[in-house]
Amino acid sequence: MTQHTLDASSITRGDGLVDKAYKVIRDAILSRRLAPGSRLSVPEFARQLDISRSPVREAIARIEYEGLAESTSHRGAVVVQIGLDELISIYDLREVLEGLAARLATRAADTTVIDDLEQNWQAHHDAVESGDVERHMELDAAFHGHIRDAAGNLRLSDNLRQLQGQIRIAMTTTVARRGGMDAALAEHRTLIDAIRGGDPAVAENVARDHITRLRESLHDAALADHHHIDERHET
Amino acid sequence: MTQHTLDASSITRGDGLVDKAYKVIRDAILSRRLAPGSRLSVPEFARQLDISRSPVREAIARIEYEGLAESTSHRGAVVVQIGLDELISIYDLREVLEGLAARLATRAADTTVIDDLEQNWQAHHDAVESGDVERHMELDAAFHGHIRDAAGNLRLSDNLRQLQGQIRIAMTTTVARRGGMDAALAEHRTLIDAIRGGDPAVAENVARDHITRLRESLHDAALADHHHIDERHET
DNA sequence: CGATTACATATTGCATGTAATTTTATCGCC
DNA sequence: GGCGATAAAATTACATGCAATATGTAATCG
Repeated sequence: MTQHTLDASSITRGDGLVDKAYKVIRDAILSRRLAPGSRLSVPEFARQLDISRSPVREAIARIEYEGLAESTSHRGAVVVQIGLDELISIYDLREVLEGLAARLATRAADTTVIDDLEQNWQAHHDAVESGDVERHMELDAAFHGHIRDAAGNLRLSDNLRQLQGQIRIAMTTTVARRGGMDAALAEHRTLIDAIRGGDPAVAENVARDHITRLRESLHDAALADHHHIDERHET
Repeated sequence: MTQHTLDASSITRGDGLVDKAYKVIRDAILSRRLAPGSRLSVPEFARQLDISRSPVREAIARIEYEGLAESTSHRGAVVVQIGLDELISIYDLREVLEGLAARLATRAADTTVIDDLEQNWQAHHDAVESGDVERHMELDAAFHGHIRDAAGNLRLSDNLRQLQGQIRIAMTTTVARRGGMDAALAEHRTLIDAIRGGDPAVAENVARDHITRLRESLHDAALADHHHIDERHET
């Protein structure tokens, strides 16, 4: 294999090679240049990035730990494949974590947080109106990012970020990402109002309902997808 | 330093050295032979375990990912010190995760799960009656372990296990572990009944209340501790 | 005498060597 | 042509080498 899947341009030899290898590989996975099932070869990446195998090995270990890859003894690591059932259990987790984030964010909410969310919502509104799916995804992630930052619980943030990465991988594997944009927008509106309202318990429930609905729509989409495949098979 | 803090007896040279080093070091931390603040020296551990530095380095990285140690560039890793505020935020997380575990366990609960919990409760009851704090801690952990196993969500289990490790470290750093044994026992009773009752939402709330009360008692204990110290200073 | 600098020592971070194991390629055979 | 055994190549897991950096200590200076 002579074609490079990793972008070595951002690597500067000399300091923090593990971090840099980690970012490059992670980016390759999340952008699907490394699809689920792809092998993460230590010597291959070391060649591509023009660094030694040690930092690459460490970077891959980190990726594994984040749940983006899994390895078996003496056979190396591959990008994880996340099925629908696993995706559901990820959303089970996400539901309670986003709920907690909303609750804590409501406790801590000052005007800047609310402003950030309002700004996000406006941009999100425009994106949805013009049917820009990519930007919708981006702003949706940013919305939840604001809330978890406002929550001020580092472990919570890490866990949510980790789930987000796995969700991104699963999305390609199983279900399409379009659809439900309007609903998401409306639910974000409700959540912003709840946070402004100042009752942590209410905000938590609104956030949880939001994620629950995402999970359900995911389930439906997967069923539809399945049905679609069945139909094609029947042809 | 010639005294060994790690127990190398369980290491067999030849396969899976990273896992073995990881377990030994983790055990040393959780058993407090390596107190918070202790340095985790790669060459020192390699000497003690009589293996090379590579697997030791990897094992320590894993310990870091788990939140049991933290490292700064070119200065190596030290066992984390977890203050009261951080412990509180750990319990915030734990609250919603144990709630989720109880909810999922209730969905999945068969007679064996309930039986396990009942058996645990009996043993726990005996331990509390005889004032055995160590055994109380052990059975308390086992109780929650049964529930999260029954929940059948791997990521959830990992997250809870990780928090449990950090809680163990924090307990020494900040607050005593005795106290609240009777309350814990009573609340476990309520939770078992809720799981048997079969309503997932109820079980979730009971579990969350249980953890919330633990967090609050923790807070109180810390305050009392603080007060105690102040009084001694006044003498 | 305390603070600062220079040096010695130890450790981290990365590079590379090597045996064991797995994967891939080659071959003979049906 | 397809299939199984064998050999070659590549990869993993671990060991070790080495330069850069940090820590501790002694010498120097104000």
